[in-house]
Amino acid sequence: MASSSNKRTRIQGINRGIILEAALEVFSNYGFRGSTIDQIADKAGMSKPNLLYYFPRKEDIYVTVLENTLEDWLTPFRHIDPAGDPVEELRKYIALKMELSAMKPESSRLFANEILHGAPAIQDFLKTNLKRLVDEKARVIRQWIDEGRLAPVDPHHLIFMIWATTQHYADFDVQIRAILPEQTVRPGFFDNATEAILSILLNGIKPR
Amino acid sequence: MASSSNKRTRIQGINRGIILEAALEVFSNYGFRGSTIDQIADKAGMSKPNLLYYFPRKEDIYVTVLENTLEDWLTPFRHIDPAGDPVEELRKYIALKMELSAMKPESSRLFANEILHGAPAIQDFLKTNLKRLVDEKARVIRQWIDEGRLAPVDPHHLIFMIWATTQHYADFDVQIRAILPEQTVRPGFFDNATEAILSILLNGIKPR
DNA sequence: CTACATTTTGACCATTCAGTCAAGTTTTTT
DNA sequence: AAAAAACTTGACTGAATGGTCAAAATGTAG
Repeated sequence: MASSSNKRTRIQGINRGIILEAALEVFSNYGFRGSTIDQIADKAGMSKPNLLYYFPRKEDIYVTVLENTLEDWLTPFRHIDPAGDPVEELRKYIALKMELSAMKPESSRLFANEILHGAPAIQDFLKTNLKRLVDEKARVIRQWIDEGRLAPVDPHHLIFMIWATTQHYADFDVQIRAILPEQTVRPGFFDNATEAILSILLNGIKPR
Repeated sequence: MASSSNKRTRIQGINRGIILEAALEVFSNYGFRGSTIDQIADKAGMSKPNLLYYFPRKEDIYVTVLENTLEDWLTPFRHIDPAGDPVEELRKYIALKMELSAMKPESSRLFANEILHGAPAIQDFLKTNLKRLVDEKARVIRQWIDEGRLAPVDPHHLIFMIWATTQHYADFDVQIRAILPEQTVRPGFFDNATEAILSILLNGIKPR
């Protein structure tokens, strides 16, 4: 969660947490420009000037929330283990990402919105940290392919495909609900979805 | 294109077209709230009051642009032919959608942004027209599966997966460019991407 | 309990921006 | 070529909103 109480006093720790939680909800629904400080302050149960006492500018809140969520997204990716079984590792990763889409759709939407609008706040991050990490995992996948343990597919595009598909269930949630109104409210929905895409993806990359 | 000259006079036909073209560019980059009428008027080369003479409210421009782009997206989907070869039909559809992502990324982004923010302007459309169309095509796919011409996969999730993956190349373009800076500028990039995802998807759904 | 630091807020300011209006200019019709 | 219709725009207005400030309230340390 938005724990992030890396601050001096007790009250600061608490209130920054409350603000960041409120801000995630608001920003992910309305985007940066579409959200107002008043909205966030309302949701956080404090006055606007009080909120600005903790985060002097709107952008500061936004960037902090965004940074907090980035780690969530990267962690499962980092855990792909070069020493594990390729299909099993990817199955685990895809399932974890789907779970994340189910549990934290706001984070996914916040991120999607940021990218969609040109990633003004995280360009650098994408070009350095993320690129490095992706390239590293792409090498792992390539290695697996070279060993004949996966079908020959472009590793980068495979990664994009996994991201696209799993995040779709958070980002396009409204569309999915419109098309499958009964199914989406039933309990096992996300498990079925995970099942379905695992079936296609894993069969698509098993060695042939 | 944004032809849409279903209007009385010559000048109206021309100017509405110019405005809609400018608006697509602006809205897809900055979202509804993030875009200003002045920006659109500037890009369209006319004064703000003049623009408002053609579209009395900001929302009118937005809705019109959105409706125009929706048709683009649905057309290839409608063309999936129940009488054709399943794998071939899906290959064609995927390739067409990728082409669309390459040629009209703004349309894709506009749509993605609308959905991401809860689809306020097209809820009804999603729940009626789109749902009907998707259910129809899902039945076609189910039929193919029953005939043993495709692997048994949930048709709806297969469709979502195709949408997610193909639109990802338009919507997350910035991220892809950050991760593959050299490749993306090379000529054959989109063909390679299409190749890669076709390979995974089609192998994932071929009968086994 | 007192002095000091931290937190909170009502009132306010400046800017941005959707939308109006009345007066001008151009195009079309007759 | 005159009249009518359609088009164009500079100058506004009012509401929303990011951010400031000074003073009040609360918490904390000695």
